[in-house]
Formats: sequence, C-alpha cells, structure tokens
Amino acid sequence: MLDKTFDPQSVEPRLYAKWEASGVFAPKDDPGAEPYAIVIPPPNVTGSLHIGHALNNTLQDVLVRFERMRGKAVLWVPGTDHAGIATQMLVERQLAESGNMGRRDLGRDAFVEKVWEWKAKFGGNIVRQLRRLGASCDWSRERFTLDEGLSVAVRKVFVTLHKQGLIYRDKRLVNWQPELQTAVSDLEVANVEVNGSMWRFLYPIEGEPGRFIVVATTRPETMLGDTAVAVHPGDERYQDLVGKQVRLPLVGRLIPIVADDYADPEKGTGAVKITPAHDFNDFRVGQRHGLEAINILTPDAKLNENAPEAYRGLDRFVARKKIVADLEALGLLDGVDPNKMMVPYDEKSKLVIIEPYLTDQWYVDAKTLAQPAIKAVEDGRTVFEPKSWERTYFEWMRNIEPWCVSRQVWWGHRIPAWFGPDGAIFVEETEEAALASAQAHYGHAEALIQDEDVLDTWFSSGLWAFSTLGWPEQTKDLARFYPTSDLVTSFDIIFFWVARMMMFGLHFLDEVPFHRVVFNALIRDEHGQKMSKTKGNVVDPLELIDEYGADALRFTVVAMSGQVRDIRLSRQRIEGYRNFGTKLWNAARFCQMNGCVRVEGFDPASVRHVQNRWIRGEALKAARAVTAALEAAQMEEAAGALYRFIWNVFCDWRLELAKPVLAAGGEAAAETQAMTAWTLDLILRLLHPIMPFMTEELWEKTAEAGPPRDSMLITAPWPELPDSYADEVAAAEMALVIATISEGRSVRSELNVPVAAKPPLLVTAAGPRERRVLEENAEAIRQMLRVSELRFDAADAGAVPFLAEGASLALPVAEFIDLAAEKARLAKEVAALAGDIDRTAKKLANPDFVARAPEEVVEENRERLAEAEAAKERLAAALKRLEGFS
RNA sequence: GGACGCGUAGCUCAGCGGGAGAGCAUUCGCUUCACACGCGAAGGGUCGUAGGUUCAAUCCCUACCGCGUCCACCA
Repeated sequence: MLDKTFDPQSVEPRLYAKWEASGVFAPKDDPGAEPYAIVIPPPNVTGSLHIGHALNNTLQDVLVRFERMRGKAVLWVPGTDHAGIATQMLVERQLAESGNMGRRDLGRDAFVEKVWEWKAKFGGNIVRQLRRLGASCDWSRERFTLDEGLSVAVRKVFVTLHKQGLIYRDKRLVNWQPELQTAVSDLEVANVEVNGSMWRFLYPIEGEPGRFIVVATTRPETMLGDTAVAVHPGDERYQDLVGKQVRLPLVGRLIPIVADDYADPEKGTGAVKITPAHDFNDFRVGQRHGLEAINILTPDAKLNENAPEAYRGLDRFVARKKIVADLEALGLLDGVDPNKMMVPYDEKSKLVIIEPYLTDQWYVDAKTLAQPAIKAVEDGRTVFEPKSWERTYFEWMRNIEPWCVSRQVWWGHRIPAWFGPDGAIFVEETEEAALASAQAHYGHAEALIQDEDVLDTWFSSGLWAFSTLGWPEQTKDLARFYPTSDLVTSFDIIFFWVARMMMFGLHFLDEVPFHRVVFNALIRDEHGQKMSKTKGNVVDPLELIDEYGADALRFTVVAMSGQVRDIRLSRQRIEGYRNFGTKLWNAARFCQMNGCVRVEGFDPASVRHVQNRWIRGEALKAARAVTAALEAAQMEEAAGALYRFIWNVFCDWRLELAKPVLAAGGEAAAETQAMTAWTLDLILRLLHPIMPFMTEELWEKTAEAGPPRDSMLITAPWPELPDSYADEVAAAEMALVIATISEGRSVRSELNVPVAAKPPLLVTAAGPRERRVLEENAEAIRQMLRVSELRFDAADAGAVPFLAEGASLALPVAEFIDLAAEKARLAKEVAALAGDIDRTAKKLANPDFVARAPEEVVEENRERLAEAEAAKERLAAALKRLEGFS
C-alpha cells in the first residue's frame, strides 16, 4: 500500500542513482535512431545553482526526456565555464579572506595553480546540484571550458582566424576596468543613469587676450588630455575662431580649434573639448584631424606623468575636484549645471566606473563573421522561439563592432601569440611552432615571450557547441550530433553567447550550431524584484527542492515558463504544484486499493463501457496536446494540459464515476479496473519529462502487480495512441452527464461547450434520508437530470439512475437533494438563462448581424437561443416541482 | 534618443474578434472509506485611458498614461 504522500527526500537520490548507473543518460547506440542533442549553457564553475539555472535546466531536461522516450539517440552535454574574471575575483577574495598572499605577490603560475585547486575542491558543486534537479545529462561527456580538449579548440580557432585576418591586434580605445586593470568588451559595460554635473570652462584664445571659448564637460579631469576644441563647420558663432588656437588652462599647451560635424551647435555651448585618448567620440575626431592622443591615466585610473605635476598620482575623481577648484580660482569656471547622464559601469559589480583607455588589444572582426550568422537566421536554418528575439539578434548583428577578446587577467586561455625581441608577433598553436616560425622569420633562433593576456571567457564558450563534441578532431559525436538540435537559454546572453556560437559554428563547421533556440524568461521574486544577494530575496532552488521536492519545483518553473514577461516565483505556487503531485500520488493509491492493476494484453480499443470509452478518448486528447506542446517547445502548455487532465478529468470525474462501477463488481468493474490502470500508466509516461521522480517511483510501485515492466519509465516508449481511441458517442454522453451533475448545469455546459470540469457533487452511498427523498421525488429528478429512467439498485444503498441509451452508465446521484440549496441554485440558473436569452435575442434581432455575420455564427446563436429557452423552461419546470417537496 | 514587452478578479498569471478564466488568497460548509497537500459552495472584474476599424472588440489599429527590459557616443 502506498503512503498518503510521496517522500521526495528518500526517493529522489535513489532513483537518480539508479538512472545514472544504468547508463540511460548516454545516447543509445542504435545507429538507426534519430539523433537529438542539446549542449548545456555551461554555468560558472564557481557558481551554485540559482533559480534561473533551475528553470533553464528543467526545460532542457523536459525536452531531453521527451525525446529520449520517443526513441531518439539523445545527448545532453553537460559542463561548466571557467568564467575568467568572475572566478579570478572569487579566488582572489578567498585568498585575501584567509590571509594568504595576494595575486600579484603570488605570481602568475602559483595563482593559477590556486585557482585550479579551488576548482578541484568546489567545482563539482554545481553539477551535483544539477543532479538534484534531476537533470539527465550524459555525465560521461562532461566538459570544462578550460580543459585540454577545449584548449586545443581555442588555439586552433584563434590561430586560424588570425591567419585569415579575422583576428588582429590594434591600438585603440577600449573599455578599461581600472580596478581589475583589464579591458572588457562593450557588452560588459552597463550604462547607468546618474545625477552628475556639467561644468563650463573658459579656454583663452591665443593671441586675443580677454577672448575665450566656452567648452562644457562632465569629466573635467580629462581636460588635461585635450588636444583640440571642435566647433561645427556651419556654426556662425565660431566661424572666425576655426584655425586659431587656445591655450589649455592648467597645462599651458596650445591646441587648435577645429571644425568638425561632431560638434553639435544645439548642445552645450556648441564648442566641445576633444580628448582623443579618453573619449570614444573624441578619438574619432582626433583621427580625422590628426590630433595627438595624450593618455593622462595610469592603468588604475590615476593621473600619470602626462598630467601637470600638481595632479600626478591623484585618483581621477580627486583630480576632478581639484581641477574644478583650480579653474575656478583662475576665473575660468563659467558655471556648473546639474546634469542627468549615463555613466559606464562595470556590468558585473556595477561599482567600478569604466574608463575609455588607449591600449593594444586583440580584436575579432565580428562584422565579417556576423554575415553568415545573420543569413542563417534569415533563412530559418536556425529559428528562435519565441521568434520576436530574432529582431533583437538582427539589430545587434547588423551593427556589430569589433570584439575585443583579450583580457589582462590570469585565469583563462592564454593567447597563443609570441613576441620577438623586435616586437614581431608569431601566432601559432604551440610554442614550438611559434619558435619555428620565428626562426624562419629571423633566419636564426630567437627567444620569444608569450603574450601575457588571456581570452575573453565568451571566446571559449562560443565554441561550446562543437568543442564539446571533440572538434577539431573529427569524432563520431561530432559527425552524429552536430548541428545540435535545440539550445535552451536565457535571452540576456543572446549577444554574449548565442550570437558568438552562431558566428563560430558557421565559420568553422559551415553549419549552424543548433536548429532552434528556445529562450526562457528571467525569474524574479514574487514582487517582481530582481533577485540579488544584497536584497536578500534570493530563492535557493536547493532549499525549495528540500522542502517541496524536485518535481514540484520543476513543474512550477515549467508551468510558468511560457511567460513573455519575467517570471515571479512564489512559494505558494510551488506548494500548489506539490499538492498536484500528491493528488496524482493518491489517485495511484486509489487504483492500488481498488484492484486497478495492469492486465497483460489489455487493449483499450476493446472496451465497451461508456466511461471507459470516454476516458480513452480523453487520454488520446491529452496525449496529443502534450506531445504537440513539447514538440513546439511550449513546455508550459504541456504542463497545463497535464494538470487539467490529471486533476480535473482523471481524478475529479473518471475516478469518481468509477467508484460505483467498481463497487458493483462484475464485468464492467473488471473492464474499468483494467482501463483505469492503463490510464494511470499513460499519465505516468506523459508526466515523466516534467515530474520524473514521482512518476518513476509510481512506475516501480505499479510494477509490483500485473505483468512485469520492460524498462524503467525513463526509457519507456512515449505514448502514441491511434485516432480510433476517440469515441464521439461516449464523449457526448459523458459531456451530458458531467454537465448535468456538475454545478455548471447551466446552459453553457449543456450547450456542449468544452466540459467545464468542475468537481462533481457526489456521494457514493446515500443515507436513508437521501434515499427516501430520491424515491419520493424520482420523477422530478429524472426530469432535472434529463434521463429517461431512474432506477434504484436495491443492492446499493445509493440511488443509481441510468442513462437510457445503452443503459450503460452507472451514475450516482444522492446528496444534491438538499432541496433549499437546490432551489436557490435553480432559481439563479433560470435568471442567468434569462440574461443569456435576452442578450442572444437582441443580437439576433439586429438586422446587420443577421445579414453580415458569418452564417455559422448566426446559426450558432440561433441554436444557443433555442437551447437556452428550452433549458430555461426545463429548469423552471423542475424548480416548480421542487417547490412542491419542501 | 531608438527598439521591444507588459498593464485582465486582492495576488500571480492564462485567454487574444462573436458566451469574462485558472491557481493562490478570502468567506461558508464538510475529518464522506485515494487525497484536509483534500472535497463542496460563495463573494470578487466598466479586461490601463480615449478614440478608430467592424454587424460585433478584452482581443485588431492609433494616441495617451503607467511599469519593465534591451540598445545607443551625446560634450
């Protein structure tokens, strides 16, 4: 006998171990099986599972389990990302906290060694947590973006792109993170609106004492690096000044006034100071006019030796204050206004202000790589789900900028470039090759120094779709599973990751990396707040799993996954779906208690009892709906269909209606038992992708009676039911029955719209009082129920009216004869009907409607009116009769 | 400044041209022999606002208001 509730704590680990040990997570060998592959979005190796991972990986697991049951050779490649900067920072912090030497004191090799140690110790955390979720990844193929095979792929890609001219070294402005002292890409910069100030300074015109030009700036300290002032060529105010020079205050340098379209006469004073080394726009202006770019900052954003001595060594913000004060003292401060502006912060911490900084870095020619990637989505070789994200993708890809891929950190793929003594660069996959190449270049052996920089983490994760399959080796996995089938990911990494994988995949394998990209929404807390550690509103999925079980969490995130907007997760919601699981569990318990055991060779096509023919049709509908939803990656639709079928159809109606039949015994009971067991089996299979643990457990438990199982549920075949399972006659009869019994005995239900699926008012055994009332009022009840005959079964304490047609349905009535309530309800029905009739009649009286609406709509309304009138009459009559009873 | 999305019951959300829905919460009644993580019932909505298209609009169009996200070089 099953317990009253399912115990996830004890069952989940056992079942997961059983699955994993059995090898079913690996793709099956059958060469005839259609391949289906997903590569996991690799979580940061430093991370622990957050709720977003739970959503993302559950969705993948649902697809994976579904396709596995459909008989495909399914591969879900797991792995983790080395997450260069994030991991390095984390380990640095750990070292500091435990009183160790800092990174720089430790030195590069020792530090990297520490990181590897850290990874060995804690890197398994997140993959263990994925197991708790139930993720059926093939752990034998687990990868790490910094493992040996992937390093080979990274070097090969870098070298190849370099030889093709698609990776190059360039000196230009980058986004500089002064705290870490590394370049970051455009994507790693977050512009945040802040209330700042705009200062206006007077720059004296050289040779015209007493004449000034007024420039405005939000970053006064940059004026030390000014090498020009620009005005618009058409700006009449400054016509005579173009070509003249100003004497840069505090510095004393003479700088030209140039005419450039960039200067907007509408903005500020119309004259703009140009600092080519510290502003992206100014850099371009500087290039156009051949201006010098004077770098005034050190790598940690202090003023350097190019600044006047008074400012050297000052932090940029300290210098800012001093410069403003000094200019004011000189009478050169024209004024200051409050100014709302966007300030570039470091995307991760949002604490450090990014500085435009002039350095040598490696760049990927993203513009060239983007072209095939754009085309592939235009052609539909890769489709986005939902499709609306394609626009975002196109927008970015069509305006893509060179991608800065070098980072001045230590944890990551070291760039395979070596410098000769004269600065010549040798880009090769190995040091040996670089040395050979240098020898050829110089005519003799030369010592080389490898580039200190590492690659952007996204460079290696951009190769993930094929590097994990063994590329550049031509492995069996690569041949079989590339291009992969689906990618399931969050839209916030569409540029970081999806776009880069598209570019690399198409460039190196000439095929898209995946056929479909399924985007999932972001999860917030129940008040719509972003989850963050500082707010303390982070929901730990592991805690939720402990409390409610993995299945409940999985069902919840799946059921909410369809949202376009962000998902607001609440515990109540999870609790509700935990209850849903319990409901199913107890349905199985009911089956067990009532001898609903699987029967060898049972064929649902052969059932005769109307309830059984009906549930067979309902099962068909449910199976269809779930299958279609999962094929379309509409996981939430599948969850909804299952919820309704299991609770509202199977539990509320099928099992309730089966009770009297089962109690009566005989042939009908035997058939009903077998059919119920069959339906439960079907439910377990359909639900398994979303709630794998409970269903597998029930699969095991129900194997104890009846014929032996062929396999675990995880590899049981997905149900494919024949059309012939539908039975319109049974469906119509049951719709009538359900409509009649249920509260929805209104016109709506009777008009045979989809069954309202409200729980029935049923008691299997009526007490003596009900029995008497039923017998006394048989005729009224018969009319109310619209059954042609009402018979009472002496063997049963309850009343059992039969439908005339086939007389096959045992329908327990009983206790709804609470006359007062019944009368009130009927009166209300009648009133509601009157409203319906009125509305419909009005509509039909409208000549425009009759003339112009589609024929079937008019017809439908006519029928509705007729039936409503008939129903009203019927109910009114029943009401009248009931009035005689009290 | 551009783009996208969202405003439907107290809350979280489905629905998206012809009858306003679910779960939770609330109120009432049930320890009925699968399930109190349950069963039955009740209350609760001018479907953001204003126009337009249509015989018909929560659903389509326009504008506006509110909220959110992404992108952008504005001194």
